[in-house]
Amino acid sequence: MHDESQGAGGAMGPRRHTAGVQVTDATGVGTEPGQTGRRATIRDVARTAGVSIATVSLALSDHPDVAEATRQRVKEVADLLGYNPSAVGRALQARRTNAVGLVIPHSSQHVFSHLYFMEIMAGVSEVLNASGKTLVVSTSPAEDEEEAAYVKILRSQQVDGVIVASAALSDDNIARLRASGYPMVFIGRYPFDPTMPSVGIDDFGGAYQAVSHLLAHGHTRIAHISGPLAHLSALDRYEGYAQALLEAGVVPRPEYCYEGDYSEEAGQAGMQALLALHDPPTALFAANDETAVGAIAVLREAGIEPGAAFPIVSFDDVVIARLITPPLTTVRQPMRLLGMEATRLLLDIMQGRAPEHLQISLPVELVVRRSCGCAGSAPNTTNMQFRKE
Amino acid sequence: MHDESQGAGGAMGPRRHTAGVQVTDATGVGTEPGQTGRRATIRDVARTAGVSIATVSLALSDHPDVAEATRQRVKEVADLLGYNPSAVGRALQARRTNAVGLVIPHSSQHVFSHLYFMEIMAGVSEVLNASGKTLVVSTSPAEDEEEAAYVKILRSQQVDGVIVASAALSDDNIARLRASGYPMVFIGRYPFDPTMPSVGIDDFGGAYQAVSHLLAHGHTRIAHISGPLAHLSALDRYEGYAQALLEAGVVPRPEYCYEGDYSEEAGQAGMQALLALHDPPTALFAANDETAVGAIAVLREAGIEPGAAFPIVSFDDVVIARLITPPLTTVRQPMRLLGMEATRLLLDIMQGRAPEHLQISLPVELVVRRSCGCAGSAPNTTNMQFRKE
DNA sequence: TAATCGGTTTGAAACGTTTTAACTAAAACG
DNA sequence: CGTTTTAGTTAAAACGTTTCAAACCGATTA
Repeated sequence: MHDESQGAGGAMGPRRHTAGVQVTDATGVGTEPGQTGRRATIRDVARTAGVSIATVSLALSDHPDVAEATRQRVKEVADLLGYNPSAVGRALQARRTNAVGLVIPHSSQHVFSHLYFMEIMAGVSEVLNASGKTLVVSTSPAEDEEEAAYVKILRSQQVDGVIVASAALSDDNIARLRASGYPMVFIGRYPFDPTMPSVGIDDFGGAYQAVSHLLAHGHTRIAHISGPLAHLSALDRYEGYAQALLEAGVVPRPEYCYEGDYSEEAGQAGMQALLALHDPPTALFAANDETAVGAIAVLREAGIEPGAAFPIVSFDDVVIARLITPPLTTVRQPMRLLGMEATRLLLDIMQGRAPEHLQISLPVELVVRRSCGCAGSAPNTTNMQFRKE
Repeated sequence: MHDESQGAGGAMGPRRHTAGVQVTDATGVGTEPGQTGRRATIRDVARTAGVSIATVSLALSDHPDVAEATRQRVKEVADLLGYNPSAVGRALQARRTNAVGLVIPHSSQHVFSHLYFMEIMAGVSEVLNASGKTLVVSTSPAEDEEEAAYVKILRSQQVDGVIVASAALSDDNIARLRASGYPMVFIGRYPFDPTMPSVGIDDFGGAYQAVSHLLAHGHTRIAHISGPLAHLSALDRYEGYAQALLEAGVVPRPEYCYEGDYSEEAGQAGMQALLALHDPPTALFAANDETAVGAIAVLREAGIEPGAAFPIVSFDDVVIARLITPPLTTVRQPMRLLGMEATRLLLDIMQGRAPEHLQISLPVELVVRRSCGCAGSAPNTTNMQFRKE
């Protein structure tokens, strides 16, 4: 770690590195372009090298037809002039932009579950980078605007394909998008069209597992604060919850179900409502970690310590899950992987090679910590996880 | 009247454009384009409406010259054909893309401080959306690659300007970028070039404040786990720390300073090292919240409860700061605002109207919670913050 | 000598826009 | 009835690239 010569001491002093900008004038040339004038175009290179623009193009792409000597010269000149092919020119001629759009729902204000989307994006970005594509992020501002922002982006061909990170079922922009024949991948489950390329997780199964765990703890008065039920992930979790109860012979009570929106605030409001019941629940399945966080705060305020006294299980396993007290027992979904797989799928589709499986479902896993009342791993730690770089 | 000399077609010379297209049959066309075939272009609209492409362009942009009737007709046809101007075509002709790049350092693997950058991005995205621009995110994969990804993006003119969210001082790509004359804004402080547009915070002052708080608690053996000192934010915080000590008559001890990298792991490693000293510190200033989190875990493992028994103050105030136990006393920086201001500044610059202040510094604020040993607000809560939508 | 040939190079078309200057009717003017 | 104005429309150029098909050239072959 001390590798840096920078070493606090030396570099600490007033800034070195001089002030100037002074980018290499050595080569002569009229410079690092852009400085004042136009950028160098392929024509400039052609003129300077004394060949045609066709030759320049060919040479730079190492086409076998062009003579070695010429190739050399062209490349030198290109370097000298600081020539970089214009992505726009290319895009126009190739009729594709080499960019991929990632659509994140809702206003950027309330991108629900920041952490969730951050992980998704990291995955997307990683794969995209590896294949030299550009990432365009579009947080569609108003879900119901006549033409969602992302539809425009796509229609105007700013991207070659799009990943929709989450959307309400009711959002028929996504149906339109699909109908338009554009390459797209949906993150989540899309029930309306079985041919829709998608990568998701087993929300139902995860929820089922979570609630089963609570049942195993001996509880039957189990409440649920859900996500927005207009979103399938929320609906599936809800149904997994109900199913688990039913199979255990417990009939789900409507008053134990509170519809939230995956936010901490919803967790608070929901928990307050639940505690106000004259026959309050004794355990909670929260639709996601943020919701659980809200619920926990309210619980404490009411003098109830979450954990053995009031078990909570949630969903997602974002970073706060293991840091909060008590650490959350939660259904982990591989968010980053979700992003990566979605991107891979999209790239496949864009390249015309249709993969055999257009619908991918990634496994989830119940991570048992302490919020459910289990002893939890290493009671004294917050379940540290060292990650190797 | 609409017979419209396909004479134009004839005059067009050799290429005939042949039958090729024929999107339209008399009825006005088959549909949501793209379905199977090409997208509608401005030519299709022109042909169908019986006018020239120039007229279409003018009509669609509500140019006053074009007759009302014509405008109507053109717009109808455009609608009918589902025409959307190609962003690429536009970009080529206008010589700008209407997109802005956001550069995030390091591999997407280890985007340090996910939470920090997520907030920045949210701010950037918000302002960009409002002004109809597109956001291109570039996580430069290898900091030291010959040509960082973002330099390429810029050179190839995929974006009109760029926001560099953080970069090592040593990274001279940013100097090159600046020198190239491209519109750019640096997030953070950039000491080498006083004319560099930048928006940052007072890292030094924040750190000074934080450490002063610890001193006020009566501690003098105060350690610091820093960020990567190659980054100015980390260096400034370090210096703020040292300065506060000095002014209090405490001479900073080198063995109390551990260079980390803003990660939780660094917090762990650092704290372990510090505890191993034969004369260990009694309080900690952590360079950011994640680092504090790591330190806390190690402290607990060693049987020391962070808080009154071992005060910790950190920096940033990301979401985990108020959720962890104990809630962190930390220097809040307005991350989202940082993103917003940076974007505004960039847009100004891109539009040629140079704002009077090219360097903006946003205020920080010490948020006192419990990790420093103070009673903290409402001891029983985690300092909830309701946000209005 | 003419035709063929392989290795190189290049002109020109195409991609989809916007914009400017020029053109055309028709209307207004003298 | 000519001329000027005006309103509306359009041809053409430009933006920067890639990719064909054609052209070129010196050398070999018929």
